[in-house]
Amino acid sequence: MRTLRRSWKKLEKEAHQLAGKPFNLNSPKQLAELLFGELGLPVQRKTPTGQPATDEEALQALAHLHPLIETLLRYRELYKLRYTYGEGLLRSIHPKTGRIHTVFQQAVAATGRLSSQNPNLQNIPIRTEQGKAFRRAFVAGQPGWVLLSADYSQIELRIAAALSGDPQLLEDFRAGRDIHTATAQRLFGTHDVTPEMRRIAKTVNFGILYGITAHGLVQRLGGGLSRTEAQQLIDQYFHRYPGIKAYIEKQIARVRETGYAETLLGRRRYIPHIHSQNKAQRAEAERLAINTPIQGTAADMIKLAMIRLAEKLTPQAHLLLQIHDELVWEMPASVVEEVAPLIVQEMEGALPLPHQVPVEVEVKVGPNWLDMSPLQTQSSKLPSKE
DNA sequence: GAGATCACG
DNA sequence: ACGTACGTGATCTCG
Repeated sequence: MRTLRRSWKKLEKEAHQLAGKPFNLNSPKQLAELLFGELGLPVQRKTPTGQPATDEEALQALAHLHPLIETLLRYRELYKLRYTYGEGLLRSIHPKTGRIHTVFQQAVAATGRLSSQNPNLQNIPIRTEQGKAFRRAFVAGQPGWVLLSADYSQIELRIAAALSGDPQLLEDFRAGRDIHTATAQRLFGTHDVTPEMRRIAKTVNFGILYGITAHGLVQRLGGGLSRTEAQQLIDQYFHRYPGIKAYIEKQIARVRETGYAETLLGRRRYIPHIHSQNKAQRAEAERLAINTPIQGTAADMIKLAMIRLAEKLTPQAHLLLQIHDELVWEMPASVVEEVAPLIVQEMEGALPLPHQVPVEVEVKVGPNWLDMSPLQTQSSKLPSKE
């Protein structure tokens, strides 16, 4: 936090010097005038209101044109950490308990997920080095206690396999294969998968869950891939996973007929725009038709597990957080050995998936939410990658 | 209070 | 040609 306070100011000063004058780095409007007006840099993209975009993606594309850009990106990262997480979380410490208490909303997210607010504890940083420091600040509440985190591995892709019944995907999960490597092998027609090929396959796999488009794939894979090549990857994917292709088409057709998408347990989301005259709106509705059953079934599953575990783990352990596919408890270190297998069993068995798709849960234990070590449990003797 | 941005799954 | 991946919440600026 001390470091954040210092380096953030330093970056602001540096940016003003590089710009040749002071300006408000937090104002996208002032920034756009500077970058695209005075400095004459090329506009990458417009926001929905027609203003030139200055988000990270747009700035990255300009990084080689002006040294100000990199400073700006570093400033943004630190500013976010300082104000949203540093100052924000400190403000949220309860004066009586000394802890941070969030509110979980159960009727906000259209897919059936929970959401967390005041403060949001479902979006604590983890991706960057400085961000990770904030996770380290989340610790068990009393001496001798530890945090235990259990997360579903690849749960949405497993649900996609189960709902679609795609033979290839089913076989991959049953065989315990690294799913992104297996996809890469099929997309590129080789057994020797490079890290780059795996990265692309991983992005395609995620894209499938969301209703992929060629343009969207190009955007997320960055340069080096043309729109045509992206389309070829998508075509190849559907060629090799025909069950997924059929599932998507069937899902869209069903929503057209019934007006809603539903999860494995029958939770409904009405999607009226499926009949929209507007092409973009209709395409958006079709993506919802694809994604909602998958994301929503995962939400159903973890909620069932939470209910069953509430009975079994009270009062030995306290459930602290749910982060969509992860549950975090605090408990005495002495009960971990006894409780962990129970957690794995209840989470894995909470909602049996069609086609006997295996569900895997990984358990980690540690003194804080960052430094956690895997725990060997019965059903995870063979740790499979992701 | 809307828009832009960015943190997470 | 079009607009462009699903779900959230917090923070800042600006009219």
